[in-house]
Amino acid sequence: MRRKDDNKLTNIFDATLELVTSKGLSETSVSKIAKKANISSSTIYVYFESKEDLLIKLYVKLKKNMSKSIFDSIENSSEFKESFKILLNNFINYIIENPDIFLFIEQFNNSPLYNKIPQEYYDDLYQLHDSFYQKGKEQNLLKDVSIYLLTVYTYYPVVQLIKTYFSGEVELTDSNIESVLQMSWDAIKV
Amino acid sequence: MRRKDDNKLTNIFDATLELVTSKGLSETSVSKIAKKANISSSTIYVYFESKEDLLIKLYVKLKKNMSKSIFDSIENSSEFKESFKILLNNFINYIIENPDIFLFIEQFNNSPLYNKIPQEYYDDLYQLHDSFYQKGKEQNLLKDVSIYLLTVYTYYPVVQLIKTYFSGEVELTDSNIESVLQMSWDAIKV
Amino acid sequence: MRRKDDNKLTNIFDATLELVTSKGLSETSVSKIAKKANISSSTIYVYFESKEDLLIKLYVKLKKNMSKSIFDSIENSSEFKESFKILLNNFINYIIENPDIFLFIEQFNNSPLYNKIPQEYYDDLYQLHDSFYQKGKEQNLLKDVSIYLLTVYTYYPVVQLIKTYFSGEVELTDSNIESVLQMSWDAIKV
Amino acid sequence: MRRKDDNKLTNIFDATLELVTSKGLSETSVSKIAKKANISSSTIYVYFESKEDLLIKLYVKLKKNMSKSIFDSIENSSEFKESFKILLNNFINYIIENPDIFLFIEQFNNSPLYNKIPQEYYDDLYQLHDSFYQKGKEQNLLKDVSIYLLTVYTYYPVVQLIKTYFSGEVELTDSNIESVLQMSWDAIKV
DNA sequence: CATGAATGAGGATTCATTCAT
DNA sequence: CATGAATGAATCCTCATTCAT
Repeated sequence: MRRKDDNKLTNIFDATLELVTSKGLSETSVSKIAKKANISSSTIYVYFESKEDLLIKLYVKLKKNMSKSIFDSIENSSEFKESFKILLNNFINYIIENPDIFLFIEQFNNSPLYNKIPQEYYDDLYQLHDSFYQKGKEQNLLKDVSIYLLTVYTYYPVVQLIKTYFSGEVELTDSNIESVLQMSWDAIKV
Repeated sequence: MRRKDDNKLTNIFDATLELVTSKGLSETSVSKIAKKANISSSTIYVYFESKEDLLIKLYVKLKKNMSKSIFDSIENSSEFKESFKILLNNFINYIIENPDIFLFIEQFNNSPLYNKIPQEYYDDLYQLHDSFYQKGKEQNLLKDVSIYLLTVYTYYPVVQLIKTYFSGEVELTDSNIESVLQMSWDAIKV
Repeated sequence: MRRKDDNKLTNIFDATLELVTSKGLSETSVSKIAKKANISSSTIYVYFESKEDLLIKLYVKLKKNMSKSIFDSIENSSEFKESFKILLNNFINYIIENPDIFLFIEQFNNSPLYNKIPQEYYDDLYQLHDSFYQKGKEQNLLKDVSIYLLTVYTYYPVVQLIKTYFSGEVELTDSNIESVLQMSWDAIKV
Repeated sequence: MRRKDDNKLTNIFDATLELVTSKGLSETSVSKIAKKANISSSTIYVYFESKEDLLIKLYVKLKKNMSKSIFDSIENSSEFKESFKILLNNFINYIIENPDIFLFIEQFNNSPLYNKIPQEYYDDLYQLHDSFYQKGKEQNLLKDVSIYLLTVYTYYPVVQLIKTYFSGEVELTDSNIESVLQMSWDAIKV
């Protein structure tokens, strides 16, 4: 791959992330992305089939990176409960340190785009999570419900809390975080 | 003067609800609403100051109705845990029986409009919930966390589950629902 | 005439004058006038055939009043040159004391409306001026040019000066005014 | 990329000029301009930032051309009074030969747009005039008033006369013109 | 690979006016 | 006399995308 092209792609992604975060998904147009990336809007169509394609690819890339980063320090040998709390803590920290990425993902999740992600990307998105919870179930530590339900109680309350935190309506104290970790665990544990 | 057509307002609300549900909030334009309601788009501005005003008023109306309906059968005398499960069950049933309303509210919650709701509507939106959880806290049945956090663990996982159910990716069995009621209670109870 | 109706008409005129002055002629809509006058916009059509009709009638009324006021203190017996300077001075003072009226008239003069004034109003607008200059010509004090040309050199430079003064780009000192009186007189005198 | 069609810009300017002249500034919409220029209205936004931008650029271009043309034959060596009369005569001739340009400029001057001209254009608009009158003042031929006042008495009466001529209410004879030249000179000379 | 030019479709909103009461 | 309701036409402008170079 040539260096120059690499930069252009990166610029497009960066500009998109910045715009969606600052102006919102619906205010992010191709021409605004192009202007921020210092390229012609038609150049975007050299790299992506459509605006939708661009947004989906950015989403998948960001979520994949996030998953890898969060699961990175989880060791197979540790106790599951411990791992769970570390995982959720990693998630919280990642979000707080990368608010742009979080806000982009959230906007995407709640847009019609979410249902247009091609199946081929599913593994990238869910595999790490699935196998983690599978392990917990095999050890009979988790309620006998679908993995999906377990992830729902793990992530969504946290996501909501932090969204509210970002909008300034709630504080995010250590005690808050500790509560959340406990509440999520209480929800899913046997 | 011409007599006001009571149906017209209803038609506008209905058309809006239908469009947001089927096409999405960002694809819902004033002219599409007007066309579906069989009126001129300028007529909408007789009833509402702006598109934003229309959407907010519809949201508040729907959410108020939903709250009333959900809390209707909750009796003060019952045991709190029992009331909680009935409440959550009512919520689930209401959503399932009124998918349009649910989908509209969800889209609205996750749009920039949510932060533009005038304060004067806050009571309509939050009062019933707040006083319910307050009662549970006074009986020392709930974790010592903010009411906000309690509602987050009550509603958001359910909301997420049902959204996934509507998108066809998950089934919604009685056992599923029973699990959810239990998980939410486990999350918030002392 | 009923008192109440009188007020309504006055309110419409006042609101129109205020709006044209503050927002400009093109930003003055019937509905804005109605709102400012605290009436329904359809009520305006009880008093006037159209927006155009309203504006023209207001214009004629204002200009007639101005003419009367300016010529009021001119005495037939005085020397013409003296009368001329008093007249021009009256004009300047009237404008400065009634900037709204002046700005309205100027906007009207420079709009397509000006050419739509029905002939029947011409007398109201020009008669006093015409007969004044006629007198000067009869005394052989003025250049042998059309009365129209005389009025042009009398009023328009003054109008321009004061418009620029209102826009803040120029000061309006006594010496300035004295210069203008002299320059206008030099232009038209034999 | 497609090659830029030089004619397109010209077409837009021509269409705008024609419309403002025939229908008036306030009746000149972007879509009408586009239709007359045989392009899509969105194409106009390829060449100009906004309607305002288009009108200002056209105005500056026309006025610059006019200034150049009028001052073209003025020689530094001639007597000032002679130059002045030639200049004013050139102005009159230019206007009569280019009524569209004159009417456009007049409408623009009397619209809110006039106050929105960016400072960077000021030199293009005023420099030639300013330095001309400066010369006259240095020779002590002109009244001791601001240059602004001198230009007011030079141009505005002429402008007014010709506007009335165009509207058909007055004739424009050689003797008329000769009178105007004299009256303007009498107004500004010492 | 890269891009400036070009566009039809559509966006929210305001307009002057008419209508029925 | 007075008016609230209703509207079709029009406003400026942005959109995602395509085209020819």
